[in-house]
Amino acid sequence: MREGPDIARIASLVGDPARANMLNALMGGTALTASELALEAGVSLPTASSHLSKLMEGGLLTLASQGRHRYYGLASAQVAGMIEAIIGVAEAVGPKRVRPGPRDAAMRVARVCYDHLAGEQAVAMLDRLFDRKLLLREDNEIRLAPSGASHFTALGIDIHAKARRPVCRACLDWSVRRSHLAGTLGAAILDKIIAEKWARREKDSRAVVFSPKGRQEFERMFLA
Amino acid sequence: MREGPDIARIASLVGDPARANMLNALMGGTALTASELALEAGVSLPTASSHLSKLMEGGLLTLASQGRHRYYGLASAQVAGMIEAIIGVAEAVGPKRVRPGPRDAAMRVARVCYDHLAGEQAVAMLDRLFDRKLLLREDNEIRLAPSGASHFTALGIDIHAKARRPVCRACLDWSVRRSHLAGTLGAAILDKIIAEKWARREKDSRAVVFSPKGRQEFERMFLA
DNA sequence: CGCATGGTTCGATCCTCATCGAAGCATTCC
DNA sequence: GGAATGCTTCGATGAGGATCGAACCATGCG
Repeated sequence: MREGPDIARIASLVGDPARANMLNALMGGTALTASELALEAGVSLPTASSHLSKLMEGGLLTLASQGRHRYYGLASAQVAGMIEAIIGVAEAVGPKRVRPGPRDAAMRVARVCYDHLAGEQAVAMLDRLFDRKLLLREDNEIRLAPSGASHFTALGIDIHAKARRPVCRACLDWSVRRSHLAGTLGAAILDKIIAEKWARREKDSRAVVFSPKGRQEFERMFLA
Repeated sequence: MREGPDIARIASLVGDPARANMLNALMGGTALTASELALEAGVSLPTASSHLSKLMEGGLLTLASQGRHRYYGLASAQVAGMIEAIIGVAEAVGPKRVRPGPRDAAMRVARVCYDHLAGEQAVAMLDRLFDRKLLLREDNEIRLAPSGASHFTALGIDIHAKARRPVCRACLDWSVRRSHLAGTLGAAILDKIIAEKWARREKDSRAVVFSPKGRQEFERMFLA
């Protein structure tokens, strides 16, 4: 009964929610580590690792080891194209969009992504930082502008707090499907938001909820 | 954690072997009945029915009721395109082609498809019947030529044995991915092959195994 | 060297879902 | 109407696989 290509095998790899989330997160083109993918998928590290082995074995991912980090990325543009095609069908047949619960709504606005902020707020912030020339786009990379370095330092944000990681990195946003800011700067900004008590993390969730005053402060500093 | 389109849902629909086989069978563009799809997928009718409900609910199929027959077809070209994309990836990552067992090899050569013959033999036969102008292509349909009618009657093949079904129909071949002959004529030819003992059906399989002498007879009559 | 951190493997648990037989509908034929 | 055919629903069974905690490797840091 089996014929040529085993399409069920490939499709079932994408057919698990956790794996689908990982693949979706990788659609931005940026390779991610197992920990990051575990957080994005909302599963534990062992579970994520198991999924990643399967995706590797299925030929959907490539792996680049750098020191003790292992960066997973999509194997090819063909794989990305397949996922796009599936997304297209899912969008076409799924106008039965599930009513987003309050939790989900909060997540869409702002949530933690690994160690930095994600969601509409984060995407808007990155846009503004570009507008204000505090950050610069270079190909697919993000660089800190000279004016930006002094700016963030003046705000009390220590950019080099956690060295040995890139200062700026783009990270594709789930809900908005556009990039937000990762890297040590992204992490430092999230740290400041929490330290200043502008927002608190929702328990057992990745949602980040701003207080009215905190939101004002945040918008004044990053969205102005 | 859920965002817009539920890609895992769609992918998992394709990710079951039985459903994948059904979808693959429908890639020829011909709508098929539940029974035919059950045979193609190698599952029982209840199982097939359950799968078809799921595919319908997922929006991948359309249903056209004609009398007591229910014809299932792919919902859209977009769905077909998605399946093509998945097939492409499966072919690209799967040069680890499983060694075809003897059973599989036999299936590729000749097997039963519903009530008619499929496989390399069947595809070759249809080609020859066109060459000899016993059948005529008309758009996507197949018609019995006048010379064909008398020809088959002379061979002792009763074309009208099971009336109320089209005499000729194209059916996409799994292993060869080209059409073979279905319809009452296709069924009558298979009946003759079995009746003349040119071949026997493999137990618990769809494979059709020709005897050396039977193959000679068959080739003389249909592949000459 | 020992410690910390990023990842994987192992083992046990649990749950979803594919499967089929039997029974039930629906439609058509006689 | 009654019988036959095509298909679906129901119920019970079983297997695959997703999940996580704990233990185990590997790499880099002091």
